[in-house]
Amino acid sequence: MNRASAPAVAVDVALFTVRDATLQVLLVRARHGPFPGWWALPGGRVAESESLDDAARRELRAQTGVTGAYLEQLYTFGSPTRDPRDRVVSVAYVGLLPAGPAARVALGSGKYADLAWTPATRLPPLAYDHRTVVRTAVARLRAKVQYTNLVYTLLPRAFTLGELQAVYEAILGRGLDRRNFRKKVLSLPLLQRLPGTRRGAHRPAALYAFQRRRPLVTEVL
Amino acid sequence: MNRASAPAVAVDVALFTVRDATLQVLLVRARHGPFPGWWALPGGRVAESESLDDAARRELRAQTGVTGAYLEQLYTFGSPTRDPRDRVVSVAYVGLLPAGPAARVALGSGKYADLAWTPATRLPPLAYDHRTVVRTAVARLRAKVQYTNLVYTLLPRAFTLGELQAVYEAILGRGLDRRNFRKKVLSLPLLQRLPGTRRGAHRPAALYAFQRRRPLVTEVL
DNA sequence: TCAAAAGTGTTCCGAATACACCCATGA
DNA sequence: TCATGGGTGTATTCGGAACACTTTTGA
Repeated sequence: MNRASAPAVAVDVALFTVRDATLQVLLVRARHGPFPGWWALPGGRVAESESLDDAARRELRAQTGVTGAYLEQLYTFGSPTRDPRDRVVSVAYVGLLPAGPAARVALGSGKYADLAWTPATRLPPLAYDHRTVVRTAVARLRAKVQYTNLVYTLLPRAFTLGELQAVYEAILGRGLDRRNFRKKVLSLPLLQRLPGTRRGAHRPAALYAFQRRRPLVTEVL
Repeated sequence: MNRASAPAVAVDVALFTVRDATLQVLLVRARHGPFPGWWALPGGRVAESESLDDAARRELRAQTGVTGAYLEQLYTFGSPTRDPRDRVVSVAYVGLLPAGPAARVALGSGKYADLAWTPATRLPPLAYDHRTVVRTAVARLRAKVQYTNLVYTLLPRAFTLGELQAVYEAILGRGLDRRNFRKKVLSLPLLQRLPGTRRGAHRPAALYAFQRRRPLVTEVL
């Protein structure tokens, strides 16, 4: 036990992406600290002169190489026993990233080693209270995609309605009726049709983009 | 400027009640600190061995005498400049209290002096970023009363439908149709009829109680 | 020609809204 | 008797849910 006279402040980031029709979190393997070798969320101490958002962004980049993710503060975890050594209050963040090249992250350069995208519902044992953090983050995400345009953070600029629906289904954990889904999203002032089509193994699909790639509280789904 | 080498952790509580058909926040007048004489939210530093919830409860009691309020973590404010002297990260809480005797609070015993219930939309200048905290708290409250049974925290054990509606109207800031309101709340498994009636200046009103006085996510309004 | 995803409309049901009159009481 | 809040029902509208078949392409 090595307690300071007051709690320290840290940030942790639960960074999600949707790949293979599955909601996945980015985990890092801890090198040092009270849980060496365990999987954990990227995160670390907040410096004296930076904001919490800046700290989250900096730690995410330092440990995973990820930049440009959408970040949103989630909840602050402050149980006196969540870190078995020191008293650390952790401000948790939800991060969202499209499954494209940005999600094929660089290797860590901080005190963590390996990285892994892991299905958010099939977590290995995690350090600290990070299992709770991930579960809280998933709950927030599920709630929030239903009344905001937040999914734009998980998709590339151009996408098909099938891809959009797959993202919703992965987050909500249930299938959606395709006709109702299309009717709904096309009835909202959310998307714009793009000129081309995506030609895959089968019938080409129309391409869409979000009208605005920034947080909005519209009614969705 | 007197910065520690790492941010300190504090809690602040925006405690609400509904009185006179108005949503009101409890403010305390700061005695010391960087804003002497300004109105502020009750709050203070988190001790080494207590949880954040415990700290919020303790500070609220120490500065206002209030006990037994419902408390819920709101958001963590961590701008490096929010306290002009020290770097303090503040975990803000929403508190809710019925307008009864519990809201006629004792005088403060900490570093704050006078107390005042103030309409949440007519705030005086507040210390730190407490204006933002109150606005964020009101937004959360407005959203959350619509899909939870949270209003039970603002009402005594027994109440009339008129009183219940008045609480909703004060929080939402708009009038509700009485017939539709009654139809809705009575259609949900939310309330139970109590035997007596409330006899006031006019026709006696039926008394109701919440079926469960604990947080639930029902659909409401 | 076949497998696989894209694309498209209608019906039904439940909830939300709008809306007006009588009732019981104390002053 | 009157002022005040309590109590009640119906018609309309809107959105959500259920549901099946045809089209286009590459393999």
